Amino acid sequence: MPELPEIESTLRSIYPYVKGQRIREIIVYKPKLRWTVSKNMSNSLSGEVFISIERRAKYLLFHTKIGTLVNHLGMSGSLQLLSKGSKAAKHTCVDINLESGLLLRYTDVRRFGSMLLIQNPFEHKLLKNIGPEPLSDFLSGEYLFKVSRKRSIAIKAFLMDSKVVAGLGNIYTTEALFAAGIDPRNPAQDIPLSLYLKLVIKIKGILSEAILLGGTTLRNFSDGNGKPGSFQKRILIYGRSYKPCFLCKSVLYEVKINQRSSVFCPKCQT
DNA sequence: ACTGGCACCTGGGCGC
DNA sequence: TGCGCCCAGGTGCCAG
Repeated sequence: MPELPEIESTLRSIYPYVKGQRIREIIVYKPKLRWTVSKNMSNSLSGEVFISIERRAKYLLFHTKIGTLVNHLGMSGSLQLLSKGSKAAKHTCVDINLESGLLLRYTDVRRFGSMLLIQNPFEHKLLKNIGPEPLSDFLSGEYLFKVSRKRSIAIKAFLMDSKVVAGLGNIYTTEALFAAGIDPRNPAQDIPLSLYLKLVIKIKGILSEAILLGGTTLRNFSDGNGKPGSFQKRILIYGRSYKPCFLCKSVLYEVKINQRSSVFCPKCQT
């Protein structure tokens, strides 16, 4: 489900209710997630305070004095703020009861996400090799040009590689490549600096707008308050295979790039 | 060092 | 209605 804008929207919606809150109790309903939730995570964290929360790539980091609760929402996860005592549902994975009486619930149908207690998250293998945040100044056209030299993989796969840039998934890479007029199959090394400069402007613009709109809700994403995103109204080509391009009316093509469906306009993207 | 392919898991939608 | 198939917003790991 979620890419960077969805995670960011989740963070912003839960932040005021979770920061500074003491954990009363953590209940793990489904420990078998992408990474098995350790049995003593709930005991270790009971009584601790969430000092701060931040996002890195698609991870949410809940910092406490004794370590960081690292959460990834996988393909189908979401966090919800509920009131104490809300009954667990079929796909409830973890409930975090807060001293305020609110409950932070992690739900994940496909269980591709997880929750881990990690001491030094930025040194952990999951996070230490992640590339620059796309909305920071560390992502620039010059940077992408430089790291794409001698990279023969398709530009789309290159952008979705978290070691290159953080947080870009199938929807937003598809949209950004369309906006920049780049064929997603082109080898990353063949793209000139001028196009990388344009691409980065599009990536930042699309992600920023998506965050303002609360992310994209295709099936069931919602933020911590249960509010769906609305960026799906702005999507120009993702999921529109074989429909007419909004710009030139050509039929949009679909190809698989690294097993991910990739839609593009054969006329607008070269 | 890079690359593509597979794995994990459930559910929705389609054709027959 | 039901079955079997394919698809889905991610990403770590593996062999070549």
